Amino acid sequence: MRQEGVGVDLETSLGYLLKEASSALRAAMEEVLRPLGMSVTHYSCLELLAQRPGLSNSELARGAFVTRQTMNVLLQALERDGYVTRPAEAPVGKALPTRLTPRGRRSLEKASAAVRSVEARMLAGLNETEEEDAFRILQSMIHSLRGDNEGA
Amino acid sequence: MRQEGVGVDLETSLGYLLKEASSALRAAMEEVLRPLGMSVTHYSCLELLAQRPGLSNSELARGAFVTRQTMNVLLQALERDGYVTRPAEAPVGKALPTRLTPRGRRSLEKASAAVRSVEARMLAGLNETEEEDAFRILQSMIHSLRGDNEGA
DNA sequence: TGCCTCATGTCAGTATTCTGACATAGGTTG
DNA sequence: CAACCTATGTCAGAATACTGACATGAGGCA
Repeated sequence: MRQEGVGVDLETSLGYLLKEASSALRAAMEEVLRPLGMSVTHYSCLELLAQRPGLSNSELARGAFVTRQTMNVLLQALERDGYVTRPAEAPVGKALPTRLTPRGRRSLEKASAAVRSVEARMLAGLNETEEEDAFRILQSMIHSLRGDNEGA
Repeated sequence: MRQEGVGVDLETSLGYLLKEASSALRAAMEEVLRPLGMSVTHYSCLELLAQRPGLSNSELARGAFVTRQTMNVLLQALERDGYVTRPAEAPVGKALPTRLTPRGRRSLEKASAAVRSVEARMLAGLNETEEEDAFRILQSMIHSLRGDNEGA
């Protein structure tokens, strides 16, 4: 009923704001991907493969921020439906290099365009300097959170 | 096996970076909350209630970025375990104002401290100006994504 | 060479979240 | 007043992601 515009302290938390922004981005992506019958993870996998052909299941999982088990389930479905291919035998080790099929590439095209338009909308209110600031600041946050701060 | 430092284009995408940062934050939060037997959504719910007592199930859901069905499941568990209380009858409409119990408040204390330390670590590499920039930029992104851009 | 550690792919079970649906309360509008 | 419309709480089922576990291949090291 109420719109709750009070805002106590969560409104000043950058962590909360980060979660809010990420949630808004995900919702916007789902909205444009749904008509294409594609989920966000589904799209992420295809986009990763387009830009870095031959990624293994585990590498795809890390790139899409899911576990390798989750990515494995998705890859099996994508393989079954003819969007990607994996060799039956690993050329080295156990890692199976995955590649997009023409069908996968075609399917990605529309999705990629839709997602890029979402990203463009997200950045609509920012100038170049702000985009650069955002890039640098987000990278710093990631760095700090992961504990890569041993240099001095 | 490989560390994949090449980076093609995803490395320049602010959307991808936002997801990466949010994922890192969530992972860091899970890491410190796990020893306390608390999930991120669990913590979010308690923190919301501490700062805005009397929020309804639907309001909590919006604040924690989940559906009201998901929050309902969580609230029933929290109520069963004595962390929150809800009146049996709605004072007005159907909304049931939820409040923390002393036990819930006590449980939140440690979790809140842990999460605040994570947030502090996240911001360690940033100065005040950068924090303000981040705040303003993230709010702009949220605003644009939600389509609140009808003013001129 | 043998052993140890790590990363990978995969299977199975569990947990979490979501979508769909329904009934009810309150405000709005004719 | 009556007919809507919106918001809410809740139940049920489906989708999604995760944890646990196991076997295998590669590289390091004694």
